[in-house]
Amino acid sequence: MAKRSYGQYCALAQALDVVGERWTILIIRELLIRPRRYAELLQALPGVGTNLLADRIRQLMEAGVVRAADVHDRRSGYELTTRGEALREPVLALARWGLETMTEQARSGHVTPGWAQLGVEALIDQARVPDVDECYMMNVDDEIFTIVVSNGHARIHRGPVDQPTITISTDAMTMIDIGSRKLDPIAALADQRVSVIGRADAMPRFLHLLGLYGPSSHLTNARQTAAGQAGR
Amino acid sequence: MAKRSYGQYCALAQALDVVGERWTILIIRELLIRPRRYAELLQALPGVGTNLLADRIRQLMEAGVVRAADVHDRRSGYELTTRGEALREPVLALARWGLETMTEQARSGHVTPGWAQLGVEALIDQARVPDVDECYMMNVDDEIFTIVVSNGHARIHRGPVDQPTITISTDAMTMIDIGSRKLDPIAALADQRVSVIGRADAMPRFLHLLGLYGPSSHLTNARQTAAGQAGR
DNA sequence: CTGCATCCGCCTCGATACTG
DNA sequence: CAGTATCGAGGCGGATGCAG
Repeated sequence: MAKRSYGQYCALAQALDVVGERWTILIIRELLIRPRRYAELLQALPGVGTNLLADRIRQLMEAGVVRAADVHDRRSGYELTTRGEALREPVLALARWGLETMTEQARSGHVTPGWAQLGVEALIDQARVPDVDECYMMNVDDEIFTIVVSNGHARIHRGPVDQPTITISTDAMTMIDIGSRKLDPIAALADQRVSVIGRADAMPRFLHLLGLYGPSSHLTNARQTAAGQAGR
Repeated sequence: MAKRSYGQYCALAQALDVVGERWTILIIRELLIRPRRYAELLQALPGVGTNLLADRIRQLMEAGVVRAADVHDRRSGYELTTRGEALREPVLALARWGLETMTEQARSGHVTPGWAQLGVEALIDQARVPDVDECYMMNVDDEIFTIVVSNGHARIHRGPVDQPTITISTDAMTMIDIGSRKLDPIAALADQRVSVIGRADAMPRFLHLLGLYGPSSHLTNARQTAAGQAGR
């Protein structure tokens, strides 16, 4: 029962003593997407084993990374603490690295819309934010999240907005195919694997924000072309 | 022998399939510091087990993260590939998170100068780079590395420079104490745990670069106070 | 029915011994 | 020096049981 430790006075080893064991970071991934109940975590993590999940949650709570919280009505659930939320950057950085590792055979694995959302979030490049205020609503397998661009900064949040500049609908696997550069977004549109509603000129800006389109940054400087419109 | 996999079509899970097993990220940490020979890795990772180390190295080579290389004279050794070097950001992000987790009792663990170097690198904040070109040479337990500030950008590299603005000498544990904010750098100077040679006015700029000093950013704007000096 | 705890087979881990 | 071979202990994964 004594927790295994690397026994090193090193920031990285200390971090791994907390989140380095099997399944732990994937539990945190799920809670980075949204708070969850125990059964939801079990479902999102096929193969985890009920005892192991309970153990991990307990360790994360003791480490101050996760706390109990009300999810849905008044059932028991879990959410990240401030300290756990601080893992978003490290986790997104790892996911960004992993996007380049996605093998073709991995496509036979499990997929959820939340993972596509996290992949999009990992791709957002604050150095490529367009000079217009607008927002891109995404409907991935009927789970909705939105990227809001305002004042030169891009943010992502769950749920819809009233007046999205464009609404992009697709499925999780397609979105991950695109994010991992195995599928060209324009080809995906042509194949009807992705549909877009709204101002068509926002699409290249959206793709450029994710680093998926445009060798140069000339699209981001088209400040005048689409100014003063809906956006939230 | 079949590698265990999470079986998820998710960038994070894919990354963890490659670097998520026990010891793997710590091996990468060592290679991020510098190329190593097999025996050096064994020594830097107490408790790893020779077979496991060989297994992990083999897996990392198959994944294209590590390759064999000449280290020192003409002995066999290992270094990161370009793909492995791309793990620097995720690993530093995790270390940055871990710096806040360092417990007092962790100080009984093993320490090496390389880990202190990585801690310093994790703390470097490109938004706090001073407006002067200078460089800070660090001597940690007789291992030397240097932070070079030029053109508004800070870089770190192993080894000395000819004309450091300041030279900071200390031991690894003290440096990690400071980086994890358990020890005030000024107090460490007073206690002789750290010694500084060179232009004393560079010290607050150095500490501010690491986010260890100064509540505001007024030090970074002191462009005139220390312009046009050595610093290579 | 959800949220776990218990039990069990297996595989990974970690230590030691051994070989090219 | 750079690993391979071996083996006990324990973490992991799956099935089942039970309490709120």
